[in-house]
Amino acid sequence: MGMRRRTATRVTVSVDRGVFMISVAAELAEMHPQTLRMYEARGLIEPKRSPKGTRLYSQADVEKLRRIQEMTNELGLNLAGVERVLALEEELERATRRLEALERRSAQMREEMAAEMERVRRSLKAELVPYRHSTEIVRVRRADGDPPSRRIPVERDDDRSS
Amino acid sequence: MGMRRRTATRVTVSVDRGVFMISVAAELAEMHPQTLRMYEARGLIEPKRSPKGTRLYSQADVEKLRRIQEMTNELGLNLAGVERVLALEEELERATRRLEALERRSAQMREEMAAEMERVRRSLKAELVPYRHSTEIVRVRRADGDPPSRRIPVERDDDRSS
DNA sequence: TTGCTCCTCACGTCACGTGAGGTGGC
DNA sequence: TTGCTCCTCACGTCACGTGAGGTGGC
Repeated sequence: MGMRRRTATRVTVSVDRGVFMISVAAELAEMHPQTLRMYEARGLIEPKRSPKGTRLYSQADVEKLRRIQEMTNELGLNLAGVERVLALEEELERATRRLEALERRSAQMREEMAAEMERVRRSLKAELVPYRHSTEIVRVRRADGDPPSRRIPVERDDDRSS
Repeated sequence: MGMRRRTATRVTVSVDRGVFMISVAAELAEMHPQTLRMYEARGLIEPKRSPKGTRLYSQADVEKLRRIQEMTNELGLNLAGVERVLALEEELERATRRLEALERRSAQMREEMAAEMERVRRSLKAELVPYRHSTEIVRVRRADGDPPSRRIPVERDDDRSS
């Protein structure tokens, strides 16, 4: 027969690009199209518009619609509540991100500090040694040819842990 | 005349202690007493009870009632929204507190580290000087300021921008 | 034409606040 | 008794979802 085999394709689209007209977005979000128009009138969501004025919802819009759906249907919030909750969640998200970043940096700083102290301790020892009576340590250093003030590449065993 | 002069007194009470009966609490929160009973039935607030079963509202309860009042009357939230918002605000509060604490500790750590490095530098100098005749190495150091190994890693504050 | 879009208006339902009505103990 | 407490039931209002009704351009 002359039937074409259907090829499975997939289109990649930016999540913020308006691609769904209202009937499609409504179906994806499992809502009445009129409800979407109402949400827009209340400022809850702002779909793009085609040059002809047709609303165009992005994937991000659809996800937001589903979140709203969840809040109103399952938790029973009204739209004022949804608005407030969305704002608060965003704020919380930001705080959490900052917290994580700061924790990471803090841990890193601790590591660097430990390494630095170790380095200084060694260089201190190295600088003092030459004037002492000879010990094996001195001999090893001298054999290296490293002047004491140079950075000594040391393999630290403590940063392997993270 | 025999009129007693009225003495202004002030009683200090823990903010969590139940002290106001429902009519007083309602007046303080500018709400209908029945509304307070309704909020309790929905789990929004939990006043203490006297042994006889009379509700006793604390100062903290009254403040919470005013916050609820604000959310429902001024922002138009329903009670489901109020509940969710209260929970989120508490979470946000916790995150903010942790953030502040971590920032304080981080700054303190930076300071301590700088002080420590300074101490090490001094002790290094003190230990080196008695032993050394003046040598070129020492002089180079002095002219240079810090040898490369004594760089203090400084924490950057760049995530404040986001 | 059909089926979509746009819009406005109106109705049904439900949540919530509050009033009424009846009880009991200082 | 009065004035509070406790409780339940019921009604009015308002928000919200959705359907209807009419328009216009692929």
